[in-house]
Amino acid sequence: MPLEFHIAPGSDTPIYRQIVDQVRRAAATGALREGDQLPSVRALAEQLVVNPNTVARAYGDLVRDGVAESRHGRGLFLAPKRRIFSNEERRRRLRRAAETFLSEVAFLDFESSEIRSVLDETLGQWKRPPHPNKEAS
Amino acid sequence: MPLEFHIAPGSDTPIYRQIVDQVRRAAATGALREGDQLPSVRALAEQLVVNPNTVARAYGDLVRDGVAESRHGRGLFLAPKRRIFSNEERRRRLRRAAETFLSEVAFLDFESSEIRSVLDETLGQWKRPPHPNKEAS
Amino acid sequence: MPLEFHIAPGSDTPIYRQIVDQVRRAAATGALREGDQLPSVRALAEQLVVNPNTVARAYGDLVRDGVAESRHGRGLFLAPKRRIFSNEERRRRLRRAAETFLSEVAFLDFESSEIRSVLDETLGQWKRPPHPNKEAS
Amino acid sequence: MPLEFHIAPGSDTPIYRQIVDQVRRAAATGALREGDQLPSVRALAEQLVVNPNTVARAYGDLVRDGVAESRHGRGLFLAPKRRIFSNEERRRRLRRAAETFLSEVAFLDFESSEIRSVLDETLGQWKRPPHPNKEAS
DNA sequence: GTGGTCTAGACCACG
DNA sequence: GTGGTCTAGACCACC
Repeated sequence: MPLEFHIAPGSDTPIYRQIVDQVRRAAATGALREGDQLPSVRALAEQLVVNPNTVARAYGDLVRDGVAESRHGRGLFLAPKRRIFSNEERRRRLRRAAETFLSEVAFLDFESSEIRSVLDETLGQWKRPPHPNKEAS
Repeated sequence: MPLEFHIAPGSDTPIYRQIVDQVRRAAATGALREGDQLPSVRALAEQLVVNPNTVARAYGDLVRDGVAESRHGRGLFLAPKRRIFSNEERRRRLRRAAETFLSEVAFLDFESSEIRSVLDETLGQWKRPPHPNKEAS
Repeated sequence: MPLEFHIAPGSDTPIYRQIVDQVRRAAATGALREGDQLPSVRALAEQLVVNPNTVARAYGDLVRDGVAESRHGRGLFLAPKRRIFSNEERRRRLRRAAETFLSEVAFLDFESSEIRSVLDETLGQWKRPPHPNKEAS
Repeated sequence: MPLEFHIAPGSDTPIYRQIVDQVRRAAATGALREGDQLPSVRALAEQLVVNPNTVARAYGDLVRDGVAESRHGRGLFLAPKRRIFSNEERRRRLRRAAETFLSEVAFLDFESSEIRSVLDETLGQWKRPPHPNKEAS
């Protein structure tokens, strides 16, 4: 069981995006490594109780973005890690996302400390230790 | 020059949402204060080269969220700050926003500490003392 | 026949509001229950001989008020009952509605007791035990 | 001072309507009696800090509905009380208004007792004793 | 002048 | 198929 996918059907982020994000996150944290195989479209669709087209769409995006590559007839595999963005670009994107996040939240009138603590909570769910039986890349 | 609106037409966040966010941000930072008048629907639509209905949509959302209120025939004004939502709902929205934020950022492979520090940085720009100088109106 | 919508086109309350009210009423009386699907925008628009945008407007309001939630690509469903608004806001809205009600009725020159008794009568039709029999779904 | 007008600028009921309602209510409760003179358009507009057109519009409606009549050159006077509606019609209208009221309030999830108490509160503000120095008609 | 509602018809994202 | 967004242009109520 190389990865545990899970989707939130009630979320406002589309399902295909949730799949893409989870693969990318797994690649970033090391839970998935270069050459690891992804579940087949059919298998994943069945597991998530989701339309196969949705999974196919997500996989298509991953291939298009160079995160995964298909080896014909054998399935989809994680591509070698490429840093697509410069460090500057990464930070720029992070800052922009933080801006958007706060503009969402500002009018809810939370204390800064509350925002931080909820973020840390959520962070705890995202950041999992990389595969325990393999050293991190 | 009470407020400078600007929109990114090609963005993935809809135009009406960009308008809403800018008003909310202005209200949060104090650039816009209780009782201040917003530009008229037609004026802002012309300025942004956007359909008036799009602006009207944004304004309607602001009214529904209690950020602004319309005085009939006279225009839209920034409403007094009220707690519209229950604590439960506020936290629900905060959590949802945090998840969206992190899902956008996760694959950039930042350390948690980096994310926190950028957030704190941005937080500093948002939170400022309420009503530092009241010379308006 | 899950729900019978009907609108009065000549009424002073806008069409989209009539739709919203009927859904809310159905939710209050139990005619519509958590998880029940609402007719599609296009279907309801056709049934009511109304522009789809008008129905979409109503549905948008229902989502914003937490009465319904949209599952992308699948439709609109009645949301689990949540307390969206703060107690302050709830009372504010109740008071506003009461004032509107009485201002419509005051010039009819009823005794307070008569108004109360008619209200109680109507109240009896609205409040009923939550989920008396769950055979749906 | 035959009547104390007051308007709520932030209300969702238009100003002209608030004026109309107050005159009709005063006529219903006996605070204003047949032949009593209403303040001039200019005077009332000034008192309420309102556009004279708005007052004129309200007065026009009152005349059109037979509640007041203008004696040319002398001003506006309360017309003799006429029951425009049959008792059945009055009750029908009361019931309809109660329905609308509750459809507004239902999803706020109040106890019946709370609704009653807020209504009584509001009722207390509306129903004032008729002119103390004159016996009721 | 202001905002509010409605229609018509288009295009997109999602499943 | 679903809902979401945007444009165009109309009409209304209010001030």
